[in-house]
Amino acid sequence: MSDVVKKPRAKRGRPRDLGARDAILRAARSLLDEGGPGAVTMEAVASRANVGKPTVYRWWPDRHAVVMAALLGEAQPAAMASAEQRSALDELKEQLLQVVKRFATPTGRHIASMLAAADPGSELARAFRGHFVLARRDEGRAILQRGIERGELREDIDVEAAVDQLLGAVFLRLLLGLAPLDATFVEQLVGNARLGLAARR
Amino acid sequence: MSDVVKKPRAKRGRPRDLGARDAILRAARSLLDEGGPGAVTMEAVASRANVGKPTVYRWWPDRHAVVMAALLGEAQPAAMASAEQRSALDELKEQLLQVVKRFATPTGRHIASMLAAADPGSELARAFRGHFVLARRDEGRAILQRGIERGELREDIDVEAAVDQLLGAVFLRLLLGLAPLDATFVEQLVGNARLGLAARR
Amino acid sequence: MSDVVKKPRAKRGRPRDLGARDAILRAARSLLDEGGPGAVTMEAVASRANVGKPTVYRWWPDRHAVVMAALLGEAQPAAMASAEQRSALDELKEQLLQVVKRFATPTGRHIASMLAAADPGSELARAFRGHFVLARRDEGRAILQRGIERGELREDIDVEAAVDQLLGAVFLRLLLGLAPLDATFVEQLVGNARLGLAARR
Amino acid sequence: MSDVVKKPRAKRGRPRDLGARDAILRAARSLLDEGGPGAVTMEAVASRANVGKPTVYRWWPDRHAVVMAALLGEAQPAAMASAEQRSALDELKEQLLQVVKRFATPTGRHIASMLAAADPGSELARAFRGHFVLARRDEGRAILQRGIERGELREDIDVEAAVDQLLGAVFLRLLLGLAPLDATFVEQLVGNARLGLAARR
DNA sequence: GGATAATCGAGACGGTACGTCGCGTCTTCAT
DNA sequence: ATGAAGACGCGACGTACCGTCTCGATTATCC
Repeated sequence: MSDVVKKPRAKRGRPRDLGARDAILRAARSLLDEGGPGAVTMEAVASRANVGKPTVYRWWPDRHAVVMAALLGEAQPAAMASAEQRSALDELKEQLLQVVKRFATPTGRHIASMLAAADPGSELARAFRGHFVLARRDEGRAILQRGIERGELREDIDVEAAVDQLLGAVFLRLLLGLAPLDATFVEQLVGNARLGLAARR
Repeated sequence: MSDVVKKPRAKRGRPRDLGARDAILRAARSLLDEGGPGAVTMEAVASRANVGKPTVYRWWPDRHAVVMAALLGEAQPAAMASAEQRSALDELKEQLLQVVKRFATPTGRHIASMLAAADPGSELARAFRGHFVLARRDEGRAILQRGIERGELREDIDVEAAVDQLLGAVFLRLLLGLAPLDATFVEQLVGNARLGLAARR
Repeated sequence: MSDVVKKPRAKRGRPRDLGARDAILRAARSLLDEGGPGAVTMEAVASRANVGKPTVYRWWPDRHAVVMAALLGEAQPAAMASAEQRSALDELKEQLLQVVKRFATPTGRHIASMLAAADPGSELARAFRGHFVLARRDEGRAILQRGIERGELREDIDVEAAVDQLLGAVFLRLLLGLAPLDATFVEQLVGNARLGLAARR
Repeated sequence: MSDVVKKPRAKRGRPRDLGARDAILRAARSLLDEGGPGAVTMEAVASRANVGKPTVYRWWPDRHAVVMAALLGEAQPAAMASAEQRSALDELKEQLLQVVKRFATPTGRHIASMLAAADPGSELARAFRGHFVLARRDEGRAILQRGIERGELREDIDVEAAVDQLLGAVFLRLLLGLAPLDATFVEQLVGNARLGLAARR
């Protein structure tokens, strides 16, 4: 979303047209909706945005980046009702529901595709992962941390791994595309996580 | 008599050459190793396999399918030491280690890419998922089931979700490509899963 | 057997199926009519004739030859009313009319195409030329010869060239495909040829 | 003002590269010389011209058209010594010699092949015929016309047919590829044409 | 009459070229 | 200097036929 648009100097010549940037993203988004990531070709984007191909390349380095940028733009901040007086596990449930709602859509699958397809080292891929996954991980980590501090959760849980277990389950089902991805599933996840698998003596 | 017994093999014409099929897969595999899925072009495959392009298309409908088939062929059954006298959680650890070992490689990432990129409805995609993920899920489910029967694990855990939580965490890190994916991680996962997150009163 | 004098072709094995040969030619002919020489592909011919491709190659060495053979088969001997009591020039007219009638058709153009496209040295090309052009030339030469002998025509005309002038004009118009190719044209040709171009003193 | 003025040249975008066009034609020409029309494949042309295949298709619609264009480019105007004080028949001889010289070469046969093979209705085929045959016909017609006006030739000859008789004979021998195609032949043609076939009383 | 052998329909094979599509770059003219 | 337009070199796509080969199943003639 917030790209690094450096504007330190008064530029000479015609300034870049931010309207073109928007038109490109809108075009890419509509193509995404209509035909998935494969339909977002540079030529289709440029044509639909009434923009020259070099203009697209002026903003993003390649096809991949445009798709990612289009998907990034679709991200709503997810609100996070943030009633922090609730229990940590309720907050987790709330967060996972948001995630599930966000990803149980065609767009969600596209995001997963891009996550899997992107060169893991690239700048935009980093931003993409950060936006869609790491941010969620950070939220989850914060929730767990608070739970530990409030004594609701065990002190010696591995927070990183715990978050991955919850988010990972959602992404796995998203990738597989067959098992249900809904509120019930969230309940099961949190239920399992809360009590653990081991029998009590 | 019933003359419609089942005659899938009309068996006319020159039989398909399994040698060509193998050569194609070998070529695709070597290209995969050298340059990733993007390097597996039909022309490169055909040329390296000393095979005509139409022959490749006779066996698989498109580029994607060839890559999947090549990856499918690389799957070793992983042995699964199957000392079933051990505890369910030890078995889980063992299984996850196998999975981690299998996927914490370039090939592993390629598999994840294909999982994410494939049309979820296609035949080969189904086989692909079945081979690489569903099979693991079934193994995990079986382990948990045995644990429950032996009284090691709680009776009311949601087995499906539990397996997804373990495998999902691994796949998530694989997709993200940054957090470590190793034996320590497996320990953390199983540790979290065993005791649960909730504090004991 | 009593009539076994010498059987140089002691045929063993299954004899060639003349029915297949006919079916192939019929198929090639119908394809020719429907789509021109370009439509006569080996696969289409074999399929339409219910014949294996190797069977086609057993009779003709390549695609070209099949087309030629199909066209050869369409040649009717043209009857040549052969009322030889008429004047040489009338006979010429008659012959040219036959030629025009024969070639002023799609098939006629196909024949011209093959004449132009064929490797001039090949066996079948020779037969093809012989059949469609040289035979006409021989007829024309015979007519002129008779005319000379009967005193109707000048003695010192170059017979070969004269025939080529008449037939060539027809083929030229056939190739060009625009100037009319009909009885009037034949009249003009013979008229020009009869009197010559030079003015009489 | 009338805004529908006629704007065939919108003149936007990068202009077509005439250098590429030339390189393509040069490549096609060299391939023609080396291997005949069959060797002029789009891929060979593009590769030899250091040009992308789509660029070739931007200029010509298919393989056929490229071959024709290459042949068209080879046509030298033939000078036509234009000593118009000579007799019409001498001029005819001169012209036919030029034609013979032009076509009694491998390139000449290629031209004939293309003439015979081309779709007679297509734009390029029209140009091709115009260039190689109709232009010659027009020249011949002009010569005959002058001859008539000067009283050298009969007034009532059919000029069109007469020209076709001369040119047609040349093309016929070219197609047949066996009878000689040389100055002697030209002499015979003009000789026959001059005096006519009919005996003088 | 049983072996032998050439031919049959069928169709896969290694190839070559087709004509198309998309990539990312370059070049022009107009703002 | 940007912007749109669009041609460019490149390379892969998936298809169509080429002419050859390999099957199992027929049909003859020869032993």
